[in-house]
Amino acid sequence: MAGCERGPLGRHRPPASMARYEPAVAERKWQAAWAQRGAFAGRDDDPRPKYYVLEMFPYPSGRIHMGHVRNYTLGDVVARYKRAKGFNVLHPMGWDAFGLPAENAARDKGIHPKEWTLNNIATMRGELQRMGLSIDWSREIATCHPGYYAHQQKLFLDFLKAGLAYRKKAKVNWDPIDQTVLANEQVIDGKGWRSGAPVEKRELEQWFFSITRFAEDLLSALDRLENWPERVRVMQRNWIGRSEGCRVQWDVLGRTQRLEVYTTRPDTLFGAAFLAVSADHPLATEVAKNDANARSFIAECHSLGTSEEAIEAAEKRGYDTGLRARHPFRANEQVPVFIANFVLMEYGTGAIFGCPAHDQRDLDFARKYRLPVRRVVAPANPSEPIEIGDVAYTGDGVLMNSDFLNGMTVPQAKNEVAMRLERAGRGKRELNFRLRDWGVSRQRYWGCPIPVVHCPRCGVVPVPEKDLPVRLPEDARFDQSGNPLENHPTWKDTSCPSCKGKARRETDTLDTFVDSSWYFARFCSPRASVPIERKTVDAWLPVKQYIGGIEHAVLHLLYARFFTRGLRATGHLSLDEPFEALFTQGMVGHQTYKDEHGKWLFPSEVAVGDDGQARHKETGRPVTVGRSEKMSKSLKNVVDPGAIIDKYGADTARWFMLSDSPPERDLEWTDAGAAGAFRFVQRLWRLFDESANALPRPRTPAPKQFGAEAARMRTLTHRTVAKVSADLERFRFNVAVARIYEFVNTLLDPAVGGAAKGADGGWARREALEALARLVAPMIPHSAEEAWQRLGHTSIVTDEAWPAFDEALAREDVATLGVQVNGKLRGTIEVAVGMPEAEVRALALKEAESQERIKNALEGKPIRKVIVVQDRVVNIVV
RNA sequence: GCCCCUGUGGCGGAAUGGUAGACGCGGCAGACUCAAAAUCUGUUGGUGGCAACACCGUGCUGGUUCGAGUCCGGCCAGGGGCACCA
Repeated sequence: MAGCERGPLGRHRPPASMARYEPAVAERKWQAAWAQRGAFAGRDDDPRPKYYVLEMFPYPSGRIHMGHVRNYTLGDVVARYKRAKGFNVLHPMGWDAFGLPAENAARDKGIHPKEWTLNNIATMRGELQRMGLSIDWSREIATCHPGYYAHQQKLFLDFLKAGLAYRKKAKVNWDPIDQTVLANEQVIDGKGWRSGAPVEKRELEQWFFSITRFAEDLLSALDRLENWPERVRVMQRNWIGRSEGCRVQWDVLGRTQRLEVYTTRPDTLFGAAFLAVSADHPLATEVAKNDANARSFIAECHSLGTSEEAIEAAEKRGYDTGLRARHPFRANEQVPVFIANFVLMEYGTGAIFGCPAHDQRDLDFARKYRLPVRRVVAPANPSEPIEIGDVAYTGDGVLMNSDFLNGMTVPQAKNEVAMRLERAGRGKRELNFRLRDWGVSRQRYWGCPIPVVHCPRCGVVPVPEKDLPVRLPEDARFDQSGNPLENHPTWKDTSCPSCKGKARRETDTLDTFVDSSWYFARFCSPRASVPIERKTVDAWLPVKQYIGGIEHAVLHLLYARFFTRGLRATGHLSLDEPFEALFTQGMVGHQTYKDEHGKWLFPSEVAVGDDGQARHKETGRPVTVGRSEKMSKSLKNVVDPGAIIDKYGADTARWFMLSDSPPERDLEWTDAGAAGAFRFVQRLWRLFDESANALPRPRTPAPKQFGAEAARMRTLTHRTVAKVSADLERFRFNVAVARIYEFVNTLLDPAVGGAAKGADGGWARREALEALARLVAPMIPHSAEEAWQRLGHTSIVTDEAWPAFDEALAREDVATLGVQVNGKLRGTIEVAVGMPEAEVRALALKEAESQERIKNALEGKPIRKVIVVQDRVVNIVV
């Protein structure tokens, strides 16, 4: 953007020196300067290499919290660093703005969800802007804006056309508190992920996305996501849950229809002791018709459902139907058929065969119902007993008691059984996934309307694209239970786009995870008239670095990967994976406080006295200090970022977030640490302020010669630049911070300050300070700007290139080697870097004569061997 | 139960198989000050010793190696994920 010369720089010329750095003044000044220059615009037509860095966008809950501060600080360091390295950086921000809390606020406070959301966005945008983030605000999006959800509706229609979205009657997870449906991923320990209420099963007609169509690809592509944390990939792998198995058909005596079961252990077929079907299996329903006991058993299974009790009551129970099934390979062998409470209708065929010897659950069941236990896999370890006790054998081994399988290994036997079953028409190999299709219907108001119409004559009819968006009605009511769209007197009445007759709008809205499944693509062309503009998306995507919390390892990240595949299938983009690299930052924690009555207290209500006893600030009563936990409203252990920025400024908050803890680990917020960060910001300013006047002018040519002192300073500068650059590349921000501390400490050391005396020293010192200002710029940008200006520059440091370093200067010429005797350190010697091994050996042995510690350790014993590690260590073995 | 991660001073944490504890916080001592705050200087793993120095020390326990916080085996503890998935 133009206007560099007439920016705020010219208007606000600070005094030549200020004793104390005033964050409130400086931060406002520089934020205005950046905004005026459009310093952070990502430009579609810029020929420089593009770099898209993205942090997970926030839900506009009201205020930002420390977790946001950490997340966005990390992202900002990356964005600013890459910009300085010459990349054309895209670093946008938006709002995950649909969702239930807005409706709750409407119900509780009588404020419309839209108004509540937009107010929160305004507040939080202001808070984020106060952090001084290098965000391209011109690309801001909010998912609740019709300009966003209109395009999402178009994508939905494309998915519908491609068969990726469909409707089916299904048992769904019903959250009785939120009065809505949840996806499997959103049910945690049988409870709703948001409400925490035990989830019920209900049968409803629902919209689904066929994520399972991509199950195999979603799984195998994980291997190529090398810059994702391994644990996220493991979690997704577990969630997708691929299993290779086999369907096996059993003849049931007295029936024509065979019973089909699914197994991953076809090799253990000769160890089968029973069959078991789910309570929801058609066979169970049929048996129940004429069997009152079966009916009551099935009813019992249903009453447990998937609620909490069912999970805790892990007891395996069954009901013997009296039916007998014939073994597929042994016509005269028969096993009983049970209805069992632990068999799931949704997985495989809803029926299993039980092999007690080699499956713990089957063994428990067999012991309870006194069924035979026949071992068919011999233990791999010959000293192990053959007898099966209370523990099933699930290890490898060779088949026994198994007819034609005897002597085969487990994999061989699996193969053989599958082959014979297929040949006999009694079964076939099958690939199964734990992953289910993604249920996206929500019976809520504050979400993206699903753009279809239900017509009594034509069925489900898509809304024509020219009629998009299907807008939410503004005049919904939130004071009654159920779906406000359903309750609205007129909104759902419409005409069929196809036959023009009376029809009804779909009143379900989309799961808000749909909104966040493609926002990263919309940022590339946020105002385009199509959802995704191919040209710009192809230029920017994939996101080079994505940063967010580990809590989205399965939900959001899996959905976004699915959506990318769906968008590719519908021609919106040509991308394999949305996020090339993922970084998951740790949580921000704080100590917890309780008063005498066990009531949680805010940290701001507690003061620690000189005696180390924590007390309530007002009542003076003692307070119990608990362990550090993730900041949460319920524990009240929250620190408001706004209050911290008021007190210390944004740079202090940012510096604290980066120092001490590695970014992937949890960070504990402490007052002492924040105060320490503030002291550093002040100290840094003093360094620049006190040095500036004695320096040569900016851009003074380098002197021809450097004295020893100046040369030493230059070595330090170049080495620091090299190290900090390497640390930032590797996300080792805490180590980069430590290097900067060392650098600053040395520059403040009066002994080193003496080097600034001569012309060469002054030049070296300016070089050091200019490097320093640029090194800290990604982390504490306001202080860096202030320092840069104090050094006499009229440009802004944000526009400066990242400092280069001279390999030759960064190299040390003297190395201090440890001298070990039998691996124990006994002394040190100084050598020229790169000194040949023989010379080092000679020197070390000579020193061994004169250095008491080494001599004593040797005690005149014969030297067996001397090991020299270049520039590191010498080990004398005696 | 299965899978993954993490265990280092009073605390957060450094350390390509090569001088363990960088850097920060906290503590202690001192300077400045009428005093305090701020700032600055020194010191700070443990034990013994006036000291030089010695010994011990990265959850425990074996091993590989001239040398292990780091690699390998077995255990223990904490955290996270998955879990009637046949």
